[in-house]
Amino acid sequence: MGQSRTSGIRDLILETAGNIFMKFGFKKTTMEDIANALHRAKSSVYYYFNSKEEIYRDIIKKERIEFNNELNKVLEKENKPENRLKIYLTTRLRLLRKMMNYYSALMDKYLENYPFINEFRKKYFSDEVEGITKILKEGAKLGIYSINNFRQTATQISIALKYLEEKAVIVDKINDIEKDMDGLLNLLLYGIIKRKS
Amino acid sequence: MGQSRTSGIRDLILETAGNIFMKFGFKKTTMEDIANALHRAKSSVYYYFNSKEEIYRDIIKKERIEFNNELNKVLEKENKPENRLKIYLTTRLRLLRKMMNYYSALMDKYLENYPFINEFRKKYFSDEVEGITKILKEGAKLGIYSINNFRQTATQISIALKYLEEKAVIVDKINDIEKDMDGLLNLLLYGIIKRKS
DNA sequence: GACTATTTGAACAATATAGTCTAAATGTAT
DNA sequence: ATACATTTAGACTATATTGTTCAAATAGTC
Repeated sequence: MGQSRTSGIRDLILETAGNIFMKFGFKKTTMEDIANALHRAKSSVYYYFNSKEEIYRDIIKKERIEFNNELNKVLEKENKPENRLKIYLTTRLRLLRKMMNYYSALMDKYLENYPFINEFRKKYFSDEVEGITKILKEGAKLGIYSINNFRQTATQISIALKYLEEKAVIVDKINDIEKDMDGLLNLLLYGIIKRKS
Repeated sequence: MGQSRTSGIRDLILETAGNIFMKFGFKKTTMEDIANALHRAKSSVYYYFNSKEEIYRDIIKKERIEFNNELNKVLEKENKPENRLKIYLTTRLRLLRKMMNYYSALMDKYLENYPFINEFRKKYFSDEVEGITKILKEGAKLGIYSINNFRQTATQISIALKYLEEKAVIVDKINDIEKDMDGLLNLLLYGIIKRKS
């Protein structure tokens, strides 16, 4: 197989498939759909990828990487610590919204049964805790946040984010989650930030 | 079966299923999807409808009726003949856009194989020609349109609309169609209306 | 309770799907 | 042209999904 040299096509497949997964979710998207959208035969897709799952994995991986880049770029620009957590969370929630589209497609609670998706969610958990911890520490140094145990707080925030992500996969009413997300954002920020007393 | 008395549930099913069809198209929408959204078992849906196709038919039927009502209401209000055709076409194109969602869902060229959908499109053709003919005649009486054969022109307009509808089902790029629709609207209007000379 | 209207889970045949295989087409280098 | 590598379309199969049915369970009414 020559997947590595002519990787332009690989990327094209990922991008095309990404759009379809985004619209229909993992289950409803068929290899035929992907191939059709590429104006190619199914077997051609299999020349570059071993399975539908692999395509899906790679898309999410790519999405995460792009998200990280974006996040770092945004965070570099903004160095007022009191804004950094807010920016982190806002950006992170934007990713969540995007991911929700991949995961759910309205009612894919079927997805609970695809273990590889859950693995994904776990994998990035510790990275996330690290990132948030760092931000919290910076802020605390400047007396903005009132936190005792940084890692613990970071873990809690991360858990909250994960909880929302889980919920997004299972629950069918998107609106509820959007509300939850905004609520969480406020709660985290104004529950943590020192009140001007 | 008691479908007629408690028809509230029937309507609820139609509405719920309508949203799902709208998002996923006929083929990708499963009875399980519909049932889940209703928080009922699949077999419960069959108490009210005999098949998935029947649900789909009824939704489109309902949509057409609602469209007609809307159209009439709008046309009643507006009685300047020079605006009536424009209003008709604009409203009609809005329906088309909506219908496109039901039909297509990105790549359901599968739908070509479902003959009942084409029957539908035929059925409303003559009604449409009638409606447009009437509007054209009114306008001509007042010297706004330069038309020789009303029914023929009406038929042509109707064919153009149908053509777009067909195209919408087959073609995968929605944007192209939108452009076509706007183009058609202008062409029809300014090709027919007498130029102020 | 008796009777009717709904709802349901389980079962099943028909269909659709992921993934494989092959042979042909296309490119590419000599 | 010849030889070789990449790319593709289409047929095929084992498996999973899905539309539909039905008998039994449940809720609702008299």
